[in-house]
Amino acid sequence: MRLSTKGHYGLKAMFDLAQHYGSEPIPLKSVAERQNLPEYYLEQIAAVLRKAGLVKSVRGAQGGYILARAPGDIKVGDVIRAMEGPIAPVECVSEFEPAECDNADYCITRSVWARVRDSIIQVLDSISLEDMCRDSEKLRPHRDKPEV
Amino acid sequence: MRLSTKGHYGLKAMFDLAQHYGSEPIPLKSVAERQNLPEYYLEQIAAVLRKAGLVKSVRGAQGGYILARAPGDIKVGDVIRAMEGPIAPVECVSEFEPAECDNADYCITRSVWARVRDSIIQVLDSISLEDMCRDSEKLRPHRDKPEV
DNA sequence: AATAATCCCGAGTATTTTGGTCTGAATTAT
DNA sequence: ATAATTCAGACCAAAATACTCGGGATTATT
Repeated sequence: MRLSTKGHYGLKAMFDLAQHYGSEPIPLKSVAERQNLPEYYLEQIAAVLRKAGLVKSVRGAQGGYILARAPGDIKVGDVIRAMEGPIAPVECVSEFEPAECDNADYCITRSVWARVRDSIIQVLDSISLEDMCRDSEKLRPHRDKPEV
Repeated sequence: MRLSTKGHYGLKAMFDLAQHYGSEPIPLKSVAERQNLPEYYLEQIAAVLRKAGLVKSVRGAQGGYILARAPGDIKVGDVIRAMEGPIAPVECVSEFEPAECDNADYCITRSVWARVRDSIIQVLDSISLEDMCRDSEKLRPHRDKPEV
């Protein structure tokens, strides 16, 4: 019942970009440093996010990544689906393309997993990156200057 | 975000035993056949369930397994925890022994995963094997016996 | 024009996990 | 004695995981 690091790191990266939304492109290197993620690995993750249309890239010096949409328009579920595929505790209740199952109609364990899936989806799709940024502001200890 | 087959098969096996609760011990072979599970693999799964105190075994001919408690006293969450370990989408929000995290207090992604974890736990711990048996009765197509 | 900072692509890889199978021993009803 | 079981543990192939790395393409800056 574990998320892979792709989903884990992917969300951290997206959260980082959300916190910088509106400014210049953010290079992966700085994302990796702030979020404490392996830089080279993050490149792969960014590629997935870009192909999913969640971020845009700017190549060359002073380049980097920016969110493709406003933080309020990107849900945690979007990020996780991009990184991990359809949400499904077991294949036979996958959101999309549920695997065939001999006796799906009468399989009770299946209905249990469907309930788990729905409850996960409900949480993931109810939280936007903007929500996360807002919560972050509340939690962050007060300081004189914004940390860099 | 997937369950391994251990959890998946484990729940199927427990459900099967719940449906036979009160009768003689059920040999794994018949569980494997009814639930369409690999028999040898099921042996391993049964060993875990036994060590977790969820089933009791009877050795020898006419032996097999029986639930260690009434179906109403065993929650899906008990089975999944036995088979998959503590429920945790990411380690740092594990139910038990949460992994240390540098900035746990201010990590927002962490709080997202905590919410996911709680929602999963809520579902898993609200469904007992008895509930599953009851639902199964409702779903099962009518046969020669009158409905209950 | 040169340089450096970036993204981009794909290969390589070590380790772990997964999902089993199989052998053989111990136990017990028949 | 036999057959049906659980039980313990070794063994294994394939896939997934979590990366690293090399080198090319692009672009701002100098």
